[in-house]
Amino acid sequence: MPELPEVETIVRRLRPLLSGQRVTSVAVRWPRIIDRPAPDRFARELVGRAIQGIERRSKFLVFDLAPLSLLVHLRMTGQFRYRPPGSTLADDRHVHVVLGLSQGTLLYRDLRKFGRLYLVADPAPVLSNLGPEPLGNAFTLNHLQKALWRRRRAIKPLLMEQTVVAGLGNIYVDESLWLAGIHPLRRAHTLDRSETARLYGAIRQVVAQAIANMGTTLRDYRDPHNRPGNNQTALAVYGRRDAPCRRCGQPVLKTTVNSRGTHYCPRCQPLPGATS
DNA sequence: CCAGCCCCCTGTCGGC
DNA sequence: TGCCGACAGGGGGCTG
Repeated sequence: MPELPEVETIVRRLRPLLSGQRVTSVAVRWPRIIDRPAPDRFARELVGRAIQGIERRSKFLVFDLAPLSLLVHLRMTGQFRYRPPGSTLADDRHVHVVLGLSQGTLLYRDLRKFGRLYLVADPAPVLSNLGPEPLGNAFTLNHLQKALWRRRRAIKPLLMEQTVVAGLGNIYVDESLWLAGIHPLRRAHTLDRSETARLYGAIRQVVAQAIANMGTTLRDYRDPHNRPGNNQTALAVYGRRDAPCRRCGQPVLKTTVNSRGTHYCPRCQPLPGATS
């Protein structure tokens, strides 16, 4: 579910709610959600810590609990809900971790239970394989060019790997490739200089716009106040099978690429050497 | 290196 | 109506 723009939106919402608060209690209802350390130790070590800040790295939320860090990956359906003091809303069978705070309660909810929480002294091992942030200074056209040139994989699964650039998922990869006019099955090393430049610009534009729109809500995504995002109406191809391409009017196609649903325009994103 | 499969889970939707 | 498979925004692991 949540890709970089959704996680960024969640972090921005949580920051004013949680900064400076102390964790007063921890209840883990579905232990497999806790990646490390063991769930009982996770709870014990979290209690009493002060939340000094909240940052984002790729699709991870990073809570600063100096000297520890709490990393959270929401995977497909993870959500945070903030419950103000005195409120009883939002607790249900999908709430798997409950953090009592000095003011209010933070609930971790996850319908499919794929999300993971990590309480660590050093975040680096968990984050070690991530490429640069798409809007950060380390993500340059030169970096993208060199990364693509070394790889023969199809461009879409390569961008989903998180190693070339971090934070894109199925929606924003499809959107970026459409904006750049590149077919999802193009081999990465075959993109020429101008195609690479278009892809570079497209990734940054798509991500920046989705953040400005506070994320895309197709089914499950909600912010900590249970509010949906606004970016779904801005999507060009994702979820628009058979609808007219916003650039040329041709019906948008939906296929499967490496077992992920993939949307593209056959006219704006041609595959050289094939009929479609 | 990479494609293709499995797994982790629950809910929803479309077809028969 | 009811059942049943396919599919859903992610990612780790394994095989060939």
